[in-house]
Amino acid sequence: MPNIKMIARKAGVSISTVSRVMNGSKPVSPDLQKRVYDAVQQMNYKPNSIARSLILKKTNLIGVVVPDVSNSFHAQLLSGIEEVTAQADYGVMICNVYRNMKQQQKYFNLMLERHVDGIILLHENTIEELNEFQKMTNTPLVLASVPLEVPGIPFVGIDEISAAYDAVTHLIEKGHQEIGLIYGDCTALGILRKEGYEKAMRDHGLTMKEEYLTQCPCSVDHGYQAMEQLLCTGAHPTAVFCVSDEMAVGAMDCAYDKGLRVPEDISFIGFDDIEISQVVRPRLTTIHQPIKDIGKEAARLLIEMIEKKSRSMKHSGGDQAASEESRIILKHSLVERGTV
Amino acid sequence: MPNIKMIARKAGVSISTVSRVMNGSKPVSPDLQKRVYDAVQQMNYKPNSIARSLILKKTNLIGVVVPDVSNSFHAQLLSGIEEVTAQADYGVMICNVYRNMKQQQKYFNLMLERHVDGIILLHENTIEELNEFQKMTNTPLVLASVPLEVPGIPFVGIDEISAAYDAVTHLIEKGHQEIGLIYGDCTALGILRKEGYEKAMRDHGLTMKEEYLTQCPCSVDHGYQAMEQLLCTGAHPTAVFCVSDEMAVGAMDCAYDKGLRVPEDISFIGFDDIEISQVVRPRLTTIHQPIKDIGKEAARLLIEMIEKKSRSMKHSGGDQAASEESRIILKHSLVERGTV
DNA sequence: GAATTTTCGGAAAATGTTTTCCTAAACATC
DNA sequence: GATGTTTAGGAAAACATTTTCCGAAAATTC
Repeated sequence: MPNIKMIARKAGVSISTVSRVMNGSKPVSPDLQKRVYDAVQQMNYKPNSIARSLILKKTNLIGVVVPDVSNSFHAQLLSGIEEVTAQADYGVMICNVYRNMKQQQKYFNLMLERHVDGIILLHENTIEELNEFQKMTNTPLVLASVPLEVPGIPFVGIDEISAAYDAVTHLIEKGHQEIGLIYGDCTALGILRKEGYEKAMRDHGLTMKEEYLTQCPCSVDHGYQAMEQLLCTGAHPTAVFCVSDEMAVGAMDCAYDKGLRVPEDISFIGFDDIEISQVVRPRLTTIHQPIKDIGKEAARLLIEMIEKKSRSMKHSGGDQAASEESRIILKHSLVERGTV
Repeated sequence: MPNIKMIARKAGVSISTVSRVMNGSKPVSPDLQKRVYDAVQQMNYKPNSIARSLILKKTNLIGVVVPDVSNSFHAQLLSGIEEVTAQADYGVMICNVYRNMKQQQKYFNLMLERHVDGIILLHENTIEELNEFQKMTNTPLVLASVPLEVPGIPFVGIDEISAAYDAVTHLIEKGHQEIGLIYGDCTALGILRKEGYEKAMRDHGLTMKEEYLTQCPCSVDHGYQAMEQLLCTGAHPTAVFCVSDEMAVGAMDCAYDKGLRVPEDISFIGFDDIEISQVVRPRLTTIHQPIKDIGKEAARLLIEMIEKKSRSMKHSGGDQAASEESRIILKHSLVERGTV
C-alpha cells in the first residue's frame, strides 16, 4: 500500500502538496496537480482513512443501537439508515442490545470508544440514561421510533398517540364498541399507544373495561398468550387493537384456535405494517408506519448534526453542544385489509 | 479526553510504562503499576482506538456485505454474526448491496479503505470477482450461506443439495409424484437446490416435466406470479417445492386464490424456515436452516483467521495469505407442519 | 520599474498510540 | 570481586495523515 510520502516522491512534490490536491483544501498549480494525479493513478493510492480519522477527529462512522436486528421492524429501519449513510459516505456500525438493557451504558461506551461521529438509537433507554449520556459527551444522538422527550435529543417517528387513536376510531366507526387492547407497558411506545386507545374510547363515549386490557411483550407468541388470557376472563370483545403486528397475528391465531372467525366473530387491528401483516390470512388491517423513511430521516438528521458540529468546531474551536431541538413526525396511515 | 501522555505525567512515569501496564506487554513493578492504574481511574482514561489502529494495523472491525438487511434471512444471519463479534470485541460494519450487484467492486473497496480486519459475504459474487478480490488483498473473507467453491475462501452453510433432496424426498414419501419446482436460476443457491430436486426425482424413478419448472426471484410476490404461471400451463402438480419460504407463501397464496385447498388439493414445501413460515395458515412445512448458527460460525471462523493472520504477521513479518481451506457444513432438518 | 499583494510549495508540528532500542540496576555465576 | 544475564523503565522512532507557518516567486498596482 502506497502512502502519501511515496506519492509525493513519485510526483516530485512535497507531502503537503499531495494532501492539498487530494482534499482541494488549497489551490495547486495545474502542472503539479497533474503530476500528483498521475502518481496517484499509477500507484493506486488511497488515503489511509485511519490516519485521517486520527488527525481530523472524524471517523465517518455512525453507530446504531438496536434491540434486535433480526426483528423485521428494526431491520427495516436499519436498511433506511444504511441507505442514506452510504450515500453520504458514512459507515454504519451496529450494536445489538438484545434484551439485556442493563448493559446499556456499556454499549454507549463501546461506541464512544470507537469514536463514532454520531449515534442513532432504536432502542429505548431511560431518560436518565440519556441525560447521563449527554452530560458525558457531545456526540450527536438521535432517537428513531423511540418516542421519548429529552431536551437536546431529536426524535424522528410518527405521532404514536394519534396513530393509535386512528386505529381505534376505525374500529369504532365500523360499529365496534367492545374493544380490547393488547399492549406492552414497559416501553414508551406501548404506553403512548394505549393513551391513543383511551382517548379514542373517551372521545366516542365508550366505557373502557379493565378486563379488556392485557399486556405482554411484543412477539407473536406473547400475543397468542395475551389473547388467551383476555378470553379467559370471560370478556367478549368484538374487536381487539394490538399495538404491534406481531401481537396481532399471535392474537388472531389464538382466536382462530378458539373457533372464532376473523373478521366475522372478532376483528383485529395491528400496528406497524411489517411484512407478516401481508401474509397472514385474512390480511391484517393495520396502521402503516413509513419505517424505512423514519430510518432515512433519522440518518439524514444525524449527519446534518454531525457536519454542523464539525463546522462549528473548526471555526470557534469550542465544544458547545450543537443541540438540535427538533421532532420530525412522519405521516402514518390506516391500511384496510381483511381483519376488521 | 485524557491521552497517554497526560496519564504518564500524572503517574510520574514514562509513556511507555503506561502503555505496558495497559496492554500487559511487559512486566512493570507493582509500585508503578498502581500509580498508573490510579491515574487511569482518576482521569477516566481510555486508550484512543484510532491511534491504536494506526500503529497496530488492526481496526477490530469486520465488514458484512449483505444483499438486503431488511430481509429476514439476512437479518438473522447478521444477528448471529453480531453476537459472536461483540463478544470478541469486534465491531461490525454493514454494507447493504441491495440489488445493484454491479457496484460490487465498489463495496469491497469501501470496506478495504476503511481497513476492516475481515469480511463476511452474505451476498453472492461471481467467482471471478472473488478471485480478483483475493489477488488484490489478503484480507480474510468468508462466505456465509453463499455456496461457492473458491480455493482459499472458506464457506459456512448447509449442504444445499442434500437439503433440497430431503425436501423433495419428503414429498415423494407422502405419495406425491407430480412435483413442481419454483426456483431462481441466477444464484448458486437456486441452482444447487434445483440439483437436489432433480436428484431426488431421478433416484425415485420419477420423470421431470419441463412445465413443472418455474423460476423467479426470491420474494412473496414473485412466488405468487410463478405459481400463477405454473398453473397457467395446464400443469397440475400435486405438490410444489419452493426453494425459499417467501416463494412458498406467495405460491400458496396463489393456490388459495385459485380455489385450491392446501394441503388437500396441493402440497407445498418451503426452504429456510424463516418467521413467516410459522404465521401463515396452514403452517408451512419447510427445511429448517440453523440461520443464526451459520452467522455465528462464520464470525467465529473469520475471527480465527484474523487472529491467526495477525499472529503470523507478527512473527514472520511476511504477508503470506493465511488461507484457511475449510467448509463448515451445518445440519439442516425437515420441519413438518401443515402444508404437505 | 519599484512596491505591494497574492499565490504556491516545503518544512515541520501535531494527532495518540506501540514498539524498538538503550541504559542502568539487580542478580547470579564463577 | 569480576563478569554475564535478566529486568525495569525511559527516549525516540514509527504509523499516515493534515495543517500551520514561512519564504520565495509571481502577479498586480501605481
